[in-house]
Amino acid sequence: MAPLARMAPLRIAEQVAAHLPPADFVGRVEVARPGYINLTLDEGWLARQVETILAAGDRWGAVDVGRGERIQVEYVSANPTGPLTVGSGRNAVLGDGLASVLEAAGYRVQREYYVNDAGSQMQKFAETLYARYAQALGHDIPIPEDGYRGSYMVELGRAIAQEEGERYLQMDRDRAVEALRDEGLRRMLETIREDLALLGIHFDRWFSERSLYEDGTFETVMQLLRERGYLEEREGAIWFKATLLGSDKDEVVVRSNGEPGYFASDIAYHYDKFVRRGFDRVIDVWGADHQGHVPRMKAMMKALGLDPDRLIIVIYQLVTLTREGVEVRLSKRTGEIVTLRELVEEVGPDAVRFFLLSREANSQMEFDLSLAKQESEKNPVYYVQYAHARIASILRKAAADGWEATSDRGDVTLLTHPGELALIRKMLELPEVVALSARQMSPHFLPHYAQDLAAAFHAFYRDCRVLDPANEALSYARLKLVRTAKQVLARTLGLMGMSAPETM
RNA sequence: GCCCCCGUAGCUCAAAGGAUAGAGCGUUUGGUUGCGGACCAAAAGGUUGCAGGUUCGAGUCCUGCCGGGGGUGCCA
Repeated sequence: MAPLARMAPLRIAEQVAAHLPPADFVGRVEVARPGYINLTLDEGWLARQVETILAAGDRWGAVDVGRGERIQVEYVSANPTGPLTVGSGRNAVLGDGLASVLEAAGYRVQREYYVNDAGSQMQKFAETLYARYAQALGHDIPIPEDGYRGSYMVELGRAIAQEEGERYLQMDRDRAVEALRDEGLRRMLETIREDLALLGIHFDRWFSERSLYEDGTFETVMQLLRERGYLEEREGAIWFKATLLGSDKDEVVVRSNGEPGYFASDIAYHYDKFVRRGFDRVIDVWGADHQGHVPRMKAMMKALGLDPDRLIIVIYQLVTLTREGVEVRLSKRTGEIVTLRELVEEVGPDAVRFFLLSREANSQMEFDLSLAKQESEKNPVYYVQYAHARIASILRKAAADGWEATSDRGDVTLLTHPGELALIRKMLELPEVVALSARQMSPHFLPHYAQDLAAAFHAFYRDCRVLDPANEALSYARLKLVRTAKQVLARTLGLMGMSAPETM
C-alpha cells in the first residue's frame, strides 16, 4: 500500500488504527513498526467467552469450513494378506484424525477401508495359505517362490487345519485354493478389524475391490475410457494413455495375460466414489511408497471428466522405530515385522495415537518406544491427560467439600488474573486449530494444541487456587472456568481419538 | 540418470510469505505449612544443510549443489 498511498507504512497503520470501528471484543489498539496494527482482546469480553464455550459443549471447536460438502476419507486399506504394521498405524491414525477434524469443520464425512481382495497378491496369499494349511496336516507342500513367509501364515494355516480338518484337501487344488482364499481373507479382515478397534478406529464401510469386477463397474469404466480414446492395445496389453493428460508415462490397465492390474481397480473404484456415490471430494491416505502413483491418478480424474483437485492424496513418510535410542530394524525378507498390535500392546492406544498424529504426514518420523510407554513427566501423552485428571480431581474435591460444583453459579467477569485469561485465550483457539487442520488436511496441529492447552491450565493452577472458602464468589467463577477447560481438553483428546481419564 | 518428500537448538519435532524462529526431552538453577509435584518458573543452547535469486519482508517461493528417505514393474 505504501507506494500507492505515497505514505510510510507506519503512517498508514496509524490512520487505519484511528479509523477502526469500535467492537466489543477489541481492547487496546497499538501501532508498531514497521507497520503493524496490534489488537488486544478486551478482557471483559474474554472472560464472558467462558459462558459461550461452556454452553457450546461438545460442539465447541466446530466451524464451517466444509459447508456440508460430502467428503470421503479412505485410509489404512492395507492388503489383507498380513497383519497391520506400524506404517499402517500411521496411516490409520492420520486418516482417522483427519476424518474427525473434517467432521468438526463442517464436512459430511465417510470413513472407508478399501479391501484389496482381488489381484495377484491375493492369489499369492491363497497359495501360501494352501501350503501352510497342508503342512499343518502333515503334507510336504512348499510355499510359492515369492509367497508370504511370515510366521502368521503358519499360524493361520494351522488354525484352519485344526478347526476345519482336511476338507480343503479333499477338493481339487484350484478349488481349495479359492476356498482358502476366501476363508483366509475373512480371518485376516477380522484380525485387522480387531487391531484397529484396539485404537478405537471403526469404518463406515469396507469396500471390496472384487465387487468392482462382479458388478460391472470395471467394464463400464473401460467402455467410457475406450470411447474417449484413452485406451490403446499394445504388445497384448491394454494401456491407459496418461501421457495425453500430463503424466510422464502411459500405464498398463489390463496385462497381456488378461488380468487387470491394480490401476484398473483404482480407476473403477474412483469412478464409483465420484460418479456413482457422488462425493464432492475424496481423500486417499497413502504411504510414501505409493507416491509415484499420484500423477496417473490425476490423469485418470481428467480422463473421467472430473476436476483433479477433488481428489486429495495425502502422502505420509515412513516410520522408524527406536528403543533406547537404537533403531529397531524391520525385516520384510524374513517376515519379522513389528505389528501394529504389538505396538499398541506395548505402549497403549493413547500413546500410539498421540505420537503418530503429532508429526506432519510428509515428514519422516521416529517413534521412540521407550518414551511412549514411559509413565512420567517426560511423556507428553500423560502431560495432557494429567491436566484433565487434575481438573476431575478438583471437581471431586469440590463436591466432597460441599460446593455446588456443577451448578450454573459463578460470575465469569470475576476472571481477571493473567493465568485465567491466558487459559481462556487458549480455549478460544480450538476453532482456529480445527479450521487450519481441515484446510491443510493436517491433523498434526491437534497434539501440539493439546499440549499448549494443558500447559495453560497447569500454569493457571499454580497461580490460582480454585476452591477458596474465603472467597466464595471467585471460587464459583473458577469452578466454571475449570469445568470449561475440562470440556475443551476432553474435546481435543476426543478429536485425536484419545481417552480423557478422570483419574490416572 | 530422472521424479517426489525431508533437512530448523545436543535429541524428537512445530512454525498459515510477516515482528526478536518456538515447544518437549536432555543440561543448569530455583519453587509446594493449601484443590493431584505425572506440576510450575528461570537460564544456557540457532549462520533454519550450502550457494545464489525473487520480495518492502524468506525457515517458508525459484534455481543449482550436498545429505537422508521413497519411487522409477504388464507387483500392490
